Amino acid sequence: MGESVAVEREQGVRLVRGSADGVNVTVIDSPETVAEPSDIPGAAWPRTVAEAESAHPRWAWRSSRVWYPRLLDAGMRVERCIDLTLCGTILRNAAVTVGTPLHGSPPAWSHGAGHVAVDDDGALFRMDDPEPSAPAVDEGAELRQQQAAVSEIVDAGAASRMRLLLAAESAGSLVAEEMRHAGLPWRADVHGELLVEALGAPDRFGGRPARMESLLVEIREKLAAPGLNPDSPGELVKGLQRAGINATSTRAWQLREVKHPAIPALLEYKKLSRLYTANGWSWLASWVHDGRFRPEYVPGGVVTGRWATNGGGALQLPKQIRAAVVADPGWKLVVADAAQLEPRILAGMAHDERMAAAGRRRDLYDGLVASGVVDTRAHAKVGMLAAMYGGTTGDGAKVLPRLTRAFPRATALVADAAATGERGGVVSTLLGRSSPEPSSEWFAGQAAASDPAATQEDERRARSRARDWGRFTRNFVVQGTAAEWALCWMAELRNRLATMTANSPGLARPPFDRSPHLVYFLHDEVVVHAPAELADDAAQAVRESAAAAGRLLFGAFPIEFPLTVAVVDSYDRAK
DNA sequence: ACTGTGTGCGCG
DNA sequence: AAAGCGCGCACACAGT
Repeated sequence: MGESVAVEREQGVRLVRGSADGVNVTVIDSPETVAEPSDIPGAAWPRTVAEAESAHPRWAWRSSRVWYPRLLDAGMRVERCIDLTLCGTILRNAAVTVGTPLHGSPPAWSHGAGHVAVDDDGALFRMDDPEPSAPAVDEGAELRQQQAAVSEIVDAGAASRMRLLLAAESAGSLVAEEMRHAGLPWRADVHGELLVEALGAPDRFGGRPARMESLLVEIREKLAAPGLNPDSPGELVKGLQRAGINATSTRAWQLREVKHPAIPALLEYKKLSRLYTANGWSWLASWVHDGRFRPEYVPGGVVTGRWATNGGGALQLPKQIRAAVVADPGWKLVVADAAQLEPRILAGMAHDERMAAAGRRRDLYDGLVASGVVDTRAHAKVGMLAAMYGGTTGDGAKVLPRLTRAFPRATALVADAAATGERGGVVSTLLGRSSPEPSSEWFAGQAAASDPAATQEDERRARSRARDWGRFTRNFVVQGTAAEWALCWMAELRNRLATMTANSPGLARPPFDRSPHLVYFLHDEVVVHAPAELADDAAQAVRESAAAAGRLLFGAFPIEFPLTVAVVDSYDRAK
């Protein structure tokens, strides 16, 4: 079985247009053989899709966000798609499409425009009043433009990498909707117990919970500030100063340096306050229903290609509450994360054999120590971070020269990316996602600094902003390529998981009531909800998919992507 | 009452 | 004011 994200087994495209009432499908086996479009009543469309799936088509639609939830609600999944919105964003910005009509053109659809829209639950509805300013771009025209832009990429390698990126991004759009549909198993009762244990009893009238209230009394007493509101940073700084504490901010890491009887209570209060406001009872009430947490995932929501989320803070779930993520009875969670993903990505991109070797069959940072590059694992880690983020101070910067000597190829790659950014240039990931250009204000600032009339302050500011942008582009290539690896990992994984079937159905919603499926993704980490009898197979699939993703991105280059994998009942039990 | 910005902290 | 990237969210506070 070959890599299933790859585009070689392209079986033809089915272009989907229309609305919830009437769907229009056009079969496109090749640019020359375009069948007559067929109109399908909205109610019949899931069945039509189910019948067509046996031919493994690629469904081309405006976005999976709009079209896919209805299919999932009907209990079915699709194998492959083209998310024209996500692919359009990539192609319009990509350095490899410069010179094509698509490059730099406005997006085909502005958010919410057009006659199909999506409500809060992801259901389709017909918009009564489409934005008149929005150009009515036809999906067929958009698809042709995108295909033309890809076919005009001269370099064959760059073209196939871009095809892989578009396929992986589209697969990600399916995963995002499937994860939302399935939901992350969440035990509200466990979460509630956890809250009471940490915060004390909740206040009946929406005030501070018991434990926060008693800490508040203690803080006011020890600072001799009776009416003090510690939630107000301005008020708190003044209160601290009045108590003889030299504080300019209320950040926890800064307060930790201070020796004063009020500080421990204050730090504890801030910790609890965070839990209470971000993931307390009101979070639970608004985000967890029927035993599931269902955030909206936003593939490509970050410039680098990472995902973002909308609502619920799904990518910031504190470790503190992960015990509430519990597998259904008879099911398990398979939790996997990629070890030292970004340095490994960098080694692969730069074809840095020595760095790849340092990470073979072991922790990459330990490998740097073993090969004598640095003295401790901690130094290896902060040093690599400094290389990838552009650090200039502290222990990280101190070991940078050693890393540069040991790994000239890897360090040159990020140094070049930084230099390009400082000049205002565009950098790209391995598969071809490009960084945005700096703003016109940025260019204006750079130009002003080289004007004879420029002050030293102008120059200083311009240099600082140039370096800022250089750190962004430096990190962009690594973070963005890591995001591409993660997309390929998930795309492979969802296909492998879909072939597995348990004997008896579980509580999970169809089409996932018998199959292991992704329920969470966090940049370099996935959680699979699996029938217990299939958990070990799912864990194996997770590993195989990681290896497959490595081959998709780096071919035969010998870079490994080891995972930490745990089969557990609750998320906090992993690693 | 609404909107925009700054602060602080959670995650990778 | 985190040394060094990328985010989202809640709250306080200031402006309308």
